[in-house]
Amino acid sequence: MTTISDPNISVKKGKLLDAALSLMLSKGYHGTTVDEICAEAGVTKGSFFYYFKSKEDAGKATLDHFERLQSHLLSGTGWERIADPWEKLNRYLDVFALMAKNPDAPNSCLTALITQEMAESNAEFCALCEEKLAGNAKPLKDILDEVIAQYPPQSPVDSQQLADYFLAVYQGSLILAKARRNRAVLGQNVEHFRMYVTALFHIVR
Amino acid sequence: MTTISDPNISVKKGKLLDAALSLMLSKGYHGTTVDEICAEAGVTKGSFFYYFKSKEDAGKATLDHFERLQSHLLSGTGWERIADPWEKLNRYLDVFALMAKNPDAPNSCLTALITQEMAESNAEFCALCEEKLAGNAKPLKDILDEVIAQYPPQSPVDSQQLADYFLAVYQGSLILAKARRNRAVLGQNVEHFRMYVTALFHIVR
DNA sequence: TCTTAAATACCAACTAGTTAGTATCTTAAT
DNA sequence: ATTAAGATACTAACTAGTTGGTATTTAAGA
Repeated sequence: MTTISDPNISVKKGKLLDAALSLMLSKGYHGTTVDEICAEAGVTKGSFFYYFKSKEDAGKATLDHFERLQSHLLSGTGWERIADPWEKLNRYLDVFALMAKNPDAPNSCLTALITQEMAESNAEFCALCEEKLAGNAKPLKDILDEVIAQYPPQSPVDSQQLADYFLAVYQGSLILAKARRNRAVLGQNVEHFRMYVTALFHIVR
Repeated sequence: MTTISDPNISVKKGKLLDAALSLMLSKGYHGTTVDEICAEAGVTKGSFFYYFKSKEDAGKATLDHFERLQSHLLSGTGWERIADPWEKLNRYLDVFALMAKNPDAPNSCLTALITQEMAESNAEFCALCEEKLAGNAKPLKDILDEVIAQYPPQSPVDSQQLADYFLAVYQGSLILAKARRNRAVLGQNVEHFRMYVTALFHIVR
């Protein structure tokens, strides 16, 4: 899994964030120790606490780091520059379907994992995760709004709700894929969602 | 949240399982300590290790305990006894839609949480979770097979894949609901799935 | 341009508290 | 008297976080 670091931070801090991300994606926040992160990053504990004031602080930075990785995986595939909204929507869904075959794609969503572990016991983490999940749904909502404007559906479509639905589909699929050690379900479920949207807009191909 | 204990176990073991379940649903496996479980159950540590040979052993028993709770929440709603498969399918989906309003329903899936935390680092937990998730999809697959037999769809429908799709929808929705501290999304997403299946079987209501 | 001060980046060793797990005891029922 | 069920009091290893440093880089003045 390649990770993308903010170029304005030091090499070692980048290594710590990469290590924290990889370990937390695999074992969760509580399952990952500061010592393990340091060992994986090849950095001492003193440095860890130089860059992060606490493990919690590092956890939040790791969530931001994960968000950067997500953006990187999403961009560069060119879907943003497609003019026709229906075509754009389909290229956007393709990106997710292809994650099943992309070895660089993480096998979990850190935001979801930390939500599960922390939402009830830590209000700050909960708010941060909620915000990041909302950000995950945003691009699809915008595309759907464009589709609605250009190809008005017969019965009204709630773009926000539909984007949330896709987010749930994808998050749930990641869990199934992890349990099965097989990502095929990711691609399959994206196709089910695609067929649903197609039916909603009564678009026959 | 009410929990259902196997009547063949002692009161204290039942309390330990209830406590472990409630804590792990909220904070995950690694985030829950044996001491916390004992304190919540009003039992000492000696008893904990009398009933469970290790924390891991208790974790597996808690997964079984969670499965019992799931079965209990699903049964007693009477969907099994409905003769018409399409009607049965709809009553089955109702059960899940209504979870959003059921205060007894857990706000997370322990199987999903433990999958996320353990699947990569612990093969036994991984296999157990995979099996339990497959069990979650099974009733819906069976209903879908009945629907297919009685109301043959125009294009073929893969009942297993569709049941997996619903499982993903529900699992993902649980995560969104937890982050938002609002379960409305559970009901909404079940309705989206219901509309999709309706479209697949070309059933007009 | 050379010197120096101050900030930045980093590290090894330590500490105080917590963790899962154990060894030993007590009680109550059979 | 034996055994199942439970309590008490540990311990060894591990945890996050601290301390007190040392290199390295940057910036500014003479």
